[in-house]
Amino acid sequence: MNAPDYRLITRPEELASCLEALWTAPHIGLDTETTGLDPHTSRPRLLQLATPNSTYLIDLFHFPTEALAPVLELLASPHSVKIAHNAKFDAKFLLKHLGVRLEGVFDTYLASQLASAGSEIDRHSLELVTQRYLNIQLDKTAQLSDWSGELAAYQLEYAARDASILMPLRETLQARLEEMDLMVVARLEFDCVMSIARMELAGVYLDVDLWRAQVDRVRVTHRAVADALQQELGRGALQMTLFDESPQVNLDSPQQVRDALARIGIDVEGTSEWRLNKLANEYPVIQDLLDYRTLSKSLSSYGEGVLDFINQDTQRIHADFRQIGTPTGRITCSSPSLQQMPHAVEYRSCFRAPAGRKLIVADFSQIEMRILADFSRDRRLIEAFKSGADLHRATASQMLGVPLDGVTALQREKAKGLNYGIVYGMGAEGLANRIGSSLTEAEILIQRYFAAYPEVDRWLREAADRAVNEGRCRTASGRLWIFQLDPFDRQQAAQLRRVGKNAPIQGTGSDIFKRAMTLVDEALGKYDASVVNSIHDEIVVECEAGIARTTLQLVSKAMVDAGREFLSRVPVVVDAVVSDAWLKK
DNA sequence: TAGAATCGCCAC
DNA sequence: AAACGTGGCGATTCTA
Repeated sequence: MNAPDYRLITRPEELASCLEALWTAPHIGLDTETTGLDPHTSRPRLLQLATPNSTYLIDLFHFPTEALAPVLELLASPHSVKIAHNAKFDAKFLLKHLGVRLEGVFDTYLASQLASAGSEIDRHSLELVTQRYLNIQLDKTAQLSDWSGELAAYQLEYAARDASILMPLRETLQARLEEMDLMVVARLEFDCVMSIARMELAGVYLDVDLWRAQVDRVRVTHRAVADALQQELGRGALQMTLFDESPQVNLDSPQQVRDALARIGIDVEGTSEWRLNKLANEYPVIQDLLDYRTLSKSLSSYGEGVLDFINQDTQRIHADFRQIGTPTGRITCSSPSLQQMPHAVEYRSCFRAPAGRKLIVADFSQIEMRILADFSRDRRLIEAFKSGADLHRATASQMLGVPLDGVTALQREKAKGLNYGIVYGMGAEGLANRIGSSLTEAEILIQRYFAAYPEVDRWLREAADRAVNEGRCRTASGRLWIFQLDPFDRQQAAQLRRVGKNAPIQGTGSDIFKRAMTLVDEALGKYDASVVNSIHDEIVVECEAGIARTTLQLVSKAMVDAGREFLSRVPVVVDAVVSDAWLKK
């Protein structure tokens, strides 16, 4: 493609004329070139702003931040739409180095993901999206060039083209989103970008000494259990020659473990957890193996390795959050995955508030069950939430026809298993495994459950039917998932029915959560407080200790407001605490 | 031998 | 052999 018309801006007096053009443009293509990928250790070099007529390349190395004030005013104004591809990246550099919150985002990366409607095949780099929607091949070879020195013509042309291509790309993508009825969810996603950029930039604090101590404790236990296991498994081994050590089983190899178990007379078809769980009571060696696995997992995934993610500049962990991480719209997290830290207090307590600060840990109470109640309009389930009673107790009471205070602990546990399983499309067998009952008992429990909540039964059946008949589903915001499963294949049809029940609920949970992230971030704007982690239905905020109570109130209110935008038939409840660590005290 | 595939397990 | 949905990720095993 032809290089766009561009102007390199290096002097303050040149800014004035380009600003005039920029303020009259309703849509502005925005891109930055930086000296590296990490906003804490790298600097933004170029800010590219594209209008239909011309693209302005502002050489940031030539401007002190004060001189950029008129440009920053434009970026912070909702007056124009700022089109960016993966705006989170640019937003972090602009916030960190120029102190400006990007306003009016249209993100072509997120737009492309939404238009793919859950396809796992489509990729969404600028190069591929441009090819897919404009049939234009971009040359990205300059992307990783050195942006810290004198800029060559080819670099400037590349920088200008990346920004200017965003203009036609937005037009095409917006038309596509409108066709597909996806503009409401697109707005929800675009509004959320800044909150995630701020969260990543803030990072989360991890107490290194506490973490090391925890890892050391696990290592000692791990070693002891491994030794015991080798003893137990070794009993079946043939005696080796005098010079050989007795053969060690690789305890991390399911294959070798299975063979070793066979030698001591325990035949298993596989060594996955659910199989071993069934045998754990019968054979102590199996219980040891399960313990060993848990400890191994802890050491490998939650060991010293996590400390490598601490940024040397900030001494905090800045994980990577993917805003649309799953087809249901959930955010996912990697490097490291802060969403999968073990729930055990020993681990969670290492994520602390630094001196003089506090954490606010806030999560939606039973959000998916509330969504199910709202969608199905089930009178009794709605009533259970309105009464404010414990949901699992209320469910057991409804199922068994006993008063609330007559529900035993065991009955409550079974009702809990049902409440959690039902939104995943669980069957009788799955429930039996989960609550440790017989298949017959599980079947009866499910019957009673649906007798207690008949509209839930009906809604779930209809949702499953819709998934099979239409091959797609939508969430409350209109987020679309087109299933890639074949309804004429027995297994895939069964999976389709399960996903069809779960996806609208899980996806609406994502909608509510993202709205909450946006509102929380906006509410905290003028305080010394910032979101530092988000886990599907939970938001962790770090703030100055003196404003902890205020912050808790702001966070709770923002989350409840977000829920109420989507749910009108059930109350929305947020549980929140002020804490020194990542614990729901 | 590097990268893909698989197993297994952590979270919500 | 599967089972209850969505992921990330480490270790082992397979494969080009």
